[in-house]
Amino acid sequence: MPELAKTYDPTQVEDRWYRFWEEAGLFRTEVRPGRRPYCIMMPPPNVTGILHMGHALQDSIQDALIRYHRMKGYEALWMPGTDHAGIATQNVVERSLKERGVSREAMGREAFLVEVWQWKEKHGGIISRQKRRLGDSADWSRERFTMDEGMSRAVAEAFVRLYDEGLVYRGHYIVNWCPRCGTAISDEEVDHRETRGHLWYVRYLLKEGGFLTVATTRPETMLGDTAVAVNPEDERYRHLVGKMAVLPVLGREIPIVADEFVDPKFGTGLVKVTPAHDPNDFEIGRRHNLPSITVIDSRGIMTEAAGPDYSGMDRFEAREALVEQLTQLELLEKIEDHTHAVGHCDRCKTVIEPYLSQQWFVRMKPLAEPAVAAVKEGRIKFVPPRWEKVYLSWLDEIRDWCISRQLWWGHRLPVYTCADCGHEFAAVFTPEKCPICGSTHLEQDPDVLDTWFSSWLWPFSTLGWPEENDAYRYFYPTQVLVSGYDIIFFWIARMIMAGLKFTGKDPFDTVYITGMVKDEQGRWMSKSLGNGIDPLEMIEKYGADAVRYSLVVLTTEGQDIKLAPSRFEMGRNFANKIWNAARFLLMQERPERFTRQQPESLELADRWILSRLQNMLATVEDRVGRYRLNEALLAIYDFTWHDFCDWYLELIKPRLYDNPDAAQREGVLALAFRVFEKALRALHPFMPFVTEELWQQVAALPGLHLDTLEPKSVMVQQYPIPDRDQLDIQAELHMNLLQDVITAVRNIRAEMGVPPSKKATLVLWGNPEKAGIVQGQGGMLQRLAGIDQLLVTEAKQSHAASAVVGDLEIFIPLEGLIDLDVERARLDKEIARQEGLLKGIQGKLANGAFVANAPAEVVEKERQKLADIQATLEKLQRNRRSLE
RNA sequence: GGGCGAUUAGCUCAGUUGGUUCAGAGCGCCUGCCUUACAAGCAGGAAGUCGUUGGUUCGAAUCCAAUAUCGCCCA
Repeated sequence: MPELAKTYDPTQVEDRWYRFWEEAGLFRTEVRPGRRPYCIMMPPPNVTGILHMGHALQDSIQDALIRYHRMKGYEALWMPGTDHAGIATQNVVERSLKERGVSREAMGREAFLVEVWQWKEKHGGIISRQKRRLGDSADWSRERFTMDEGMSRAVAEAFVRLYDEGLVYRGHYIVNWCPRCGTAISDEEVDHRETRGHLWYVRYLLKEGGFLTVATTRPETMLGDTAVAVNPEDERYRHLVGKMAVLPVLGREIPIVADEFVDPKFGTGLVKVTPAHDPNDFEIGRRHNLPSITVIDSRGIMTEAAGPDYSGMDRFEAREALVEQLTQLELLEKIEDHTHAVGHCDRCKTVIEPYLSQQWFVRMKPLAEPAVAAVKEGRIKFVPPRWEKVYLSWLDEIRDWCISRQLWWGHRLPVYTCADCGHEFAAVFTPEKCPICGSTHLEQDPDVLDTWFSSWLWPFSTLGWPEENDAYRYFYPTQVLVSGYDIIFFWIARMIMAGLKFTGKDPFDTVYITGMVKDEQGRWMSKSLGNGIDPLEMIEKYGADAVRYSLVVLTTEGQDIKLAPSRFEMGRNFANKIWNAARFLLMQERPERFTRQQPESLELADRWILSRLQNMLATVEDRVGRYRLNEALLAIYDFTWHDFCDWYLELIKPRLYDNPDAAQREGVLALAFRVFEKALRALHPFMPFVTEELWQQVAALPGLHLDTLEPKSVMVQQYPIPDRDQLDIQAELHMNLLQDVITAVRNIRAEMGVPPSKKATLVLWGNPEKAGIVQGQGGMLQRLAGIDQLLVTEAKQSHAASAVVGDLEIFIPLEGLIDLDVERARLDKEIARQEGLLKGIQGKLANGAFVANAPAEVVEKERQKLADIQATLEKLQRNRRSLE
């Protein structure tokens, strides 16, 4: 038996056990029809990403759920994988190419994709390796990547089904365009930020003479204006409708139209209409058959249509230059400060350009309806429930989803056009020839799909869909999805829609929404602020168990977590505490082989700790069932630290030290080990490493009946089942009494400044039954309260320190040691406290309405309380008088 | 503009269906202890008018309304 170090050192333990688990195949799952499946889909992190605190939090929660259910006998699959993250990955690879002086365009599509794959092979596994450091018990043998063959097949299948049903369509629309990324993005990928800008009031001359004034936040787009619009109800401008205005600078004649969209209260009530660069203007343009003139190109550069003065200029430079020119032309009436929401690219923060282009869209309304029903009918529940509202209101106003991206890295749209007959069709597998004319000249659409178009299939595509294999049938639908509220729209809602559309099933029954990890001041952790806390660094410093413990304990009902590195100390301290409890037990002299499991006769402390254990296990079961993992973990913590270490281990020391009764010694030690072993099992889902390290040592002790299952790892043992029959109310009551007496004695000793070496006499007075219980546990008092003599007396004590514990009074005569002034003050304080309580209750009972209206049992309880407090007060006061 | 969350001890946060001293935990603080598992520890202690105002109720940290401050989401 190796000597255990005084302090737990996780670095000596964690990698070793992780390797053991993985090599022993303990994370692996199989289709086992005899067992209930339990499946969690791990939100696939960005393949280019590295582990951050958000992952650490969500993984700690998911792993706790998975390990818990695995120990409960479920076939628990935690399905891992990574996401190809189209834009992000393409950006990263492009940047690295740039360092080599190569551009994507110069290289060409195919060569570029080879580069990306190489990059992915080289760097793509990082986050999965980092997750292993956390202790994630995911089934890595099933790990998927959204660009894998099977996943790609699923993407194509889903697309083709939607295409054939007419749920995807292509068209020219205004989309959110990121000039830096060079692609369209969806509405959800636009970050609207309040931005201080200006409202420019520009004069447009009227063809027939005079002028009108329009207000705009984006003067550079006026070069693409094809109308001026006014609200049809607006009396001020009704006479202008149908007339022509002359566009400044370019001199183009544009009509004045009436459209209800125009808000008469905005600016002058007259707006310029630029159908190619504003979604609302685009709609106005459609209603009035206006041409669309694109004056800003896909890179944010002014086009030739912007006129010779501006062509080739950056859109923001053009704005300044144009304002300057308008000023010179005396067409700029005024400039007002104006704060408005400006869309920025979620990925690169570039200002979004509404851009007219041909894109692919998914009709969302038909998909949203069943997804709304799934939640409204309670088939899918959100935890905490308030997120249901967010989910439902988004679905309620859902707009079509722009799924095409002008990128190279991603799933290419499986849409083909015949060069000969012009037939367009979608196909899952690359077609050889046109199904209409048989031509082999087929062109595949160059765009790729939004990355979320693959991740929305994740719950079933990872299991083999569209093939309905065994794994799919067994594990799908899954049980719970754990994720942050930041991707409810991006991912969660879409997964529900996809699940219902493609599999006809709810992909999971519970959505557990976690809070977000913020810095100490409640700000988002970000690279630019440099306020991130690196989980790996924290694991190095405190251990993975400590990181996991602290994150889970800090998680309360989806509230954001304000994190500081020092928070991991509590986890580290707890790991160390458990370590030392084990160390203590393992240091005791023990037989080669245990021949007994508990003492011949159980003492109060034994019955009590068994009862407390059952209580704890019942609490854990209840709290995990309600996804209150922090409460479950705190219950284990309290039991282990306070009940087991602070009280039980202290209480059994007399029976372990220098005890001539070897059989009793062995029995007590065996019981302590068995209780401790159950606590280790209970804790394992939350703190897998330290529990495994210690469990292995306890489980290796011969002769203990631990019901250990093979293979030998705590992670595959049965989770302890609460057994209410083992609750021992009497033992808990008696123990509570003893704890109160001991605490009261300790309090007296501490306040009197009695040194620990000085033993005292304890005199009990009052309820003879309780006095008997206390007297029967003299050993406890001796050890835990420094009492060497215990008397039950009829005679009241005077000149002694005293305390009232219910209907029992305790006295400590400390000749020459007690300071009467201190004791008087101590009693006065307690008397005042009790009087305060008394007053409150008397007030209540004096209130006739309370007595008349409150339930009889509540009133009775208050009366009882009153009597108890009165009795206590009398005793305190009498003892106080005896000190005069 | 609409919706949501937060506001409780010096700090970070619990507090379920209103009713047991319900006002709690961890950290920090104060006092005493290197008691043969653990100073990352042990024992004891101090500390809060539960954001504000009003209401419902016999009774409110808890329910309702208004309000303030901070934060988030949507438009």
